[in-house]
Amino acid sequence: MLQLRDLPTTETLEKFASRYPEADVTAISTFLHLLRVATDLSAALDECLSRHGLLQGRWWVLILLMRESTLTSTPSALADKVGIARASMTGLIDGLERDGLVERIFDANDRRSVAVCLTAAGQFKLDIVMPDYYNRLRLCMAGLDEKSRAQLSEMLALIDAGVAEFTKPKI
Amino acid sequence: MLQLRDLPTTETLEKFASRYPEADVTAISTFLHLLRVATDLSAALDECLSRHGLLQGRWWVLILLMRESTLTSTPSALADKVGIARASMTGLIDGLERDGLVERIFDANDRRSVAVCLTAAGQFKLDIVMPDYYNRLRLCMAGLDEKSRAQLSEMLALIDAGVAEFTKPKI
DNA sequence: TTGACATAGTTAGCTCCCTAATTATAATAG
DNA sequence: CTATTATAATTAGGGAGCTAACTATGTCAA
Repeated sequence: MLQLRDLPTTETLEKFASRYPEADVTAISTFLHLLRVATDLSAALDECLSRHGLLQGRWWVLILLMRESTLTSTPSALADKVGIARASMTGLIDGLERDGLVERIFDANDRRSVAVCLTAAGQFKLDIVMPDYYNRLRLCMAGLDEKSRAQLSEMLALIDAGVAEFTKPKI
Repeated sequence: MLQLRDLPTTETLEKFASRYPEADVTAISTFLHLLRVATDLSAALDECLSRHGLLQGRWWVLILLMRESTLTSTPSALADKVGIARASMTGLIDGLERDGLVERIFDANDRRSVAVCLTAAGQFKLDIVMPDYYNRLRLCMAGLDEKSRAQLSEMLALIDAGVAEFTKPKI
């Protein structure tokens, strides 16, 4: 997402602000900081998962299946929840099925539909990956107490509400 | 980065926490919230840039060049600053040069080296894009006052410091 | 009942990023 | 000097995601 390593210094920001009076310096620096930290977190997560032979997309699929009481879902529902195109989900499921972590089960009632089911091997994989992930995440977030976490979440919600402004057709 | 649309409910998180005692529920939900908001922001930024025929990678290159007093840099330095591989930078510069926004200038002293220079058209492009970007960003962040922004940045710094824990070889 | 439309999944071809290898040039050690 | 090593940029090939098009099946209204 934001790979930019070289965040602007205060001087740089002010130089830009003097050319572009629309600039809100603290808005920009907070925004970039947020994107940067999130990118670092995402990269760290990728690294953690790759030690277990997984990638984020495939891992989310396993987790979403485990959330279901039947351990089962459909490619379209999974694609919507993971937030990728249905076409991309086909590839993820292919890979997971090849590794024996999920199974495709064809629906007899609606023959267009396919059920994707977490296998025992898939559950076993999660039982190894999740504790590692949770341990690392706990340590990573140890710097923030409960109150800070709640505050952070509130601020994130405010920003997320503002994202609509970013996407408005025209200003 | 994190495309997951379907964040876990409290019940789901607790269900997972009961299977995996390592889980720190507020750490997880704050972490996912952060990734989610950042992803939304990044997507909004992409959409804003794409209205101007740009993408993040190409846009960052233009900005980095504008930061330089000479409006000039090298592919390697740009790659490091943008945070992508040098090979990928070649492609970005190809595209920008094709559109006339930057120029490659071959170095007479060190004939391995190439200078990348922002053209007048490139500066003109930025003069159109940046005000739009800054306006949108200002509105997007309007929900947070200066004090909140400073607090947010502090918390982000704490999390970023914790990222090292996420990446530790073994736990 | 049949013709138009909707839905589920897949395939094909694109983009952007990556790593590894290649080419050309410069710097340095013997 | 010359051979090795280092550096700069590029090319080649791969992965993961996208959109658009396609196949097969289901639904519904004239």
